[in-house]
Amino acid sequence: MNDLAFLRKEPTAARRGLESRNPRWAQSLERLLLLDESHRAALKEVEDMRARRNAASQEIGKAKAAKDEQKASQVMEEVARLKTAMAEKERHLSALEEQLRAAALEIPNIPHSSVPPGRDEADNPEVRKTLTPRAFDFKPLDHQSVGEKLGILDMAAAAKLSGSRFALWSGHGARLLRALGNYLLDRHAKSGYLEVHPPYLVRPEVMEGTGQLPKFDADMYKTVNADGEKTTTLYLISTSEIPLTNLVRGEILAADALPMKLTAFTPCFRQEAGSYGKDVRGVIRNHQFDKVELVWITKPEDSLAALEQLTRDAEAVLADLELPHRVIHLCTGDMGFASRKTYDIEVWMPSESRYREISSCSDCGDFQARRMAARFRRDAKSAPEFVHTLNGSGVAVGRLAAAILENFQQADGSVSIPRALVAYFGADKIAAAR
RNA sequence: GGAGAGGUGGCCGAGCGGUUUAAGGCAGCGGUCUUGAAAACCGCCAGGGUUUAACGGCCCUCGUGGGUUCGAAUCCCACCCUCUCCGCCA
Repeated sequence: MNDLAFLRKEPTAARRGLESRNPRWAQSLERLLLLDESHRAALKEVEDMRARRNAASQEIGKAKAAKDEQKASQVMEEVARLKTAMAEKERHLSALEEQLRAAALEIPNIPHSSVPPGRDEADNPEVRKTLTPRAFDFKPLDHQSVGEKLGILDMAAAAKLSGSRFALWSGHGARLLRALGNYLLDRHAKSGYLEVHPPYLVRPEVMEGTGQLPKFDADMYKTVNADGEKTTTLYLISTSEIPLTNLVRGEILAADALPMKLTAFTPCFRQEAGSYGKDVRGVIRNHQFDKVELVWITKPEDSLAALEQLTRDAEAVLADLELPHRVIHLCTGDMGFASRKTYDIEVWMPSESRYREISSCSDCGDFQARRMAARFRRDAKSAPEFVHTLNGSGVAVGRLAAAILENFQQADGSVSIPRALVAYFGADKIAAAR
């Protein structure tokens, strides 16, 4: 959620920022500001009436204490009339409040001034590139073919169980995923992240805190009661950013608790509605996948530097695993809803001869903190301020496994294991069974 | 899943229809005293909204949302959460 006071004071700057994402946001902003205006007018009216009612009620109390029944009933009559008038104004006010809130929640974060302008992914500049893609003396297969030939990845079995866009790894494939999870968690814990094992099911307001709701309800899986009885709906997390970031929901942290650096290895569940026809093969875009997430909670002045560090932490994994990759700077038109600045890390996929997203690192500024009411206090005397929140994949495990299968495949169909992973995996190659 | 108890400011804790504009204590902050510290004493100390140049004013919040009432922390209803015991279970 954006700062309403800022939108009010700097509507031009706000509009420019939102339009750089997509021109259509100008209308949403316009509507929000109009709502804000009528809301404040209605609020003033109601508050004045409440003030009069409160004062009168106190008078009644005093009159009764003084046994002045006549005065008391006189004031009571007056308040009764006031209350009738108030009821309608209050209904109007709460309707406006609801509309204002809904409108504010629908508007995305304003891009930071350092974000390159652009319309879509074609406009994302490359920041840096690391390692040269290997030259193959045979035609590299895609990861699904590599995995299926080795008997470690079975998309048909997954489809039998759950439908399309699910994966089933077995044997050395399952072991590879487990090794990667352990390796990634250890590596990030070593550089100062606190390892967390969070719930995978969360309340709706938690989804709202990080920005998945209300806008992206259709992308989420949610639990329902089988017999239709009313119960609290819980959502399956689409990323562990959600539980990790919401850990500070409603808190007022001490300044010395910042920065908080958290990591978790969890499954992620996404309906991926609207992505039909894209990446139907393999594990690149599945309804369920594993991911190691990195989250920072920082003071406002530290978040841009934290984004650089977080991105480096995620990249380091790929460098260690000897995977060619590059970092791109998402342009204004291609950024996610809650982000004010995002770097994507892309890994080289030989079968496609191109880089594919394996991590997305975002500085959300105070956008999520406002929704969550996550604050900190600089010292005992100062007023609470919103924290800044950042998140990044460190990294997506399914895609990482796919990248290893493709980049490390050998002419004989086997796959060698990156040196950094051998100790975790327990062998230096995956060969076809028997 | 069942039964019971309970949720009050950073923490503890009083209050159960109108001198509460939430007592008191602890912690924190500032000061007096002191060479310094401790102790003692004095003062300040919730958040949000709105208005104001500012000082300040007003409104809302005692788990959450409704209701009763001129007036609700206090009474009623629903929900959420915590604790204890029982059941079930990896």
